[in-house]
Amino acid sequence: MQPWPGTEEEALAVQDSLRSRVVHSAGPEAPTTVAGLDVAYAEGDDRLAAAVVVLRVADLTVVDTAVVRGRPAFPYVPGLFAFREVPALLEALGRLTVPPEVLICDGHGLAHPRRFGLAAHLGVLTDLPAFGVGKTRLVGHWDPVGEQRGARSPLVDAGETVGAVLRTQAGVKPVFVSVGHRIGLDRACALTLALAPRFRLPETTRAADRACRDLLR
DNA sequence: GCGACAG
DNA sequence: ATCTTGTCGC
Repeated sequence: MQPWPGTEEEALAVQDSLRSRVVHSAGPEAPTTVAGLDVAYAEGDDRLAAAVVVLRVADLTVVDTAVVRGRPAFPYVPGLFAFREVPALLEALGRLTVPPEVLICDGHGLAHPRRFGLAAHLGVLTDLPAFGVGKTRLVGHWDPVGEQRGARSPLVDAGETVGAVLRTQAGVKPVFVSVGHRIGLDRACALTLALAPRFRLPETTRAADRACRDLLR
C-alpha cells in the first residue's frame, strides 16, 4: 500500500479502479471467527490507534487482538473515509495470529456514494468476506423500522438497495448494515444480530473500540 | 442559496 | 472522531 492517493481526485480514481473487484456472494454459512475493526483518534495531536479483534462466534470470546499506532493517511472527507484508516487497519490485520473468516467494519460497504465504502475497500484488499455496521447513514433512505429486535428496513439509494437499517435491540436506534465483499446482506444482518445479544453495536465493534482506545492512553 | 455529509 | 453534564437504571 505504498502508492497512496494524495488528492481527492486520485482517491476517486482508486475507488473506481478497485470497485470492479468487489465480489457478490452469499458468504460463509457459519463462520467460526469474525473480526471487529476500529480506529480511535488522539485529542491534541494527529495520532491514532487501529485495532482488530478476533472473536469466536460461538461464545463471543476474544481469541486474538492486534493494535497499532499510526497517523491518518488522508484527511476526513465523506465518501473517501477509507483512505484515512485503511493503512493502519491493514497493518493491524497483518499482526493477527488467528485468521478471521469475516471482517466487520465500523462504517459502510456498498451504502456509499460510489458503492465502495470502507468495508468494500478492506474486503477487496484482503479478499476476505467483509461488511460494515455503521451508526449513522451516509447515503440512502428507509421506511420506519419495526420496534422489536431483528426488525429491518431496506436502505435504498438511487433506486437500489444498498443495505439494511437493522434494529439490534428493542427501543434502541437501529444500525446500518451494508455488504462489502463476498457476503450477502441476509448473512451480514444475521451475524450482526448474533454478535449483538445485549447492546446496540456488535461485540466485535465494541471490543475493537476498547482495544484501540486503551492503546491511545 | 441552503442542507447533507461513514469516522 | 472528540468535546461535554446530568441523569436514569442495574
